[in-house]
Amino acid sequence: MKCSTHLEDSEQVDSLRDCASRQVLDRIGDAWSVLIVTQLRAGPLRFTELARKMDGVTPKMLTQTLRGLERDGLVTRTVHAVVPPRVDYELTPLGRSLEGVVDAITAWADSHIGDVLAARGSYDSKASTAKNRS
Amino acid sequence: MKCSTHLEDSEQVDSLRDCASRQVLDRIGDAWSVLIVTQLRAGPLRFTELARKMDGVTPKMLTQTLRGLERDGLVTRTVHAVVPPRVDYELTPLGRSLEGVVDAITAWADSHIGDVLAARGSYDSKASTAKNRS
DNA sequence: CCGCATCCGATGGGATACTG
DNA sequence: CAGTATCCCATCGGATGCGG
Repeated sequence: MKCSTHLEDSEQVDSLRDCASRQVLDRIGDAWSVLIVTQLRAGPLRFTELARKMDGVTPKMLTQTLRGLERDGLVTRTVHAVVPPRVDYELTPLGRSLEGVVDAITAWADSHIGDVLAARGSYDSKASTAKNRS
Repeated sequence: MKCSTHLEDSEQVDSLRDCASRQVLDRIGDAWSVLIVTQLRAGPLRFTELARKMDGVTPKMLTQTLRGLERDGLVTRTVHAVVPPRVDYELTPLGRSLEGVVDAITAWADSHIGDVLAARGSYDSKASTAKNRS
């Protein structure tokens, strides 16, 4: 899964597909990207507004994640030359195109998280009884 | 974003939704889960078959990821009492229900990875020229 | 207000070697 | 074959303090 930048071998298309998925997951798979995209769907927000809406995020991570999203063309960063400084973050069209993916994840999560939690509990209880047996 | 196991306050439903998304992303957001699910769509595979199909994965990570997927009820692990040992991994119905999400991610990745890469390149070149200017 | 710089502990994950 | 155990390093991310 080397993720070369260019492949002419058509047999490796499957690997390339996986590779693209991997890159996307590297972007949205982290803790905050999806949350930020979700928050920005309603419209642009400034730094502190985002921070307040996402309880638990540190300024460092917020900055870091926003820079990543900006670098990948998913959000724009607009600095207003006023005092006090004001910086707005907004979804780009590309970022907005991610909404379908976010919705798919959210929808699956909402409808199946119960099953996952149940399976997890069952698995853990079996594991603990097995351990007590030893 | 405390992810309490139970919420009666309807105003926190949004947080719960985010929370469910987070938990799902914690599961499929890692490097290998999506790859494994993709490989298992065609049918059950044994450990070494999976390892061979996913170039670069270490036994440790493969085991770890498979255990996580099994714990969450997404795959089954079947041990055949034969020599040499044979263990088959297979998607559960719950795991198969993830295919829609995987497809959404893959589809978005395939159609937009070019844009992301272009944005990234543009961002990086601007950053480097800005640095050279100083 | 919006960050960036630095330090530092926790964690993740690769390489390697070994077992039932 | 199908893992487990150990070491070790890179990265992540929190805390703090400073700058524009």
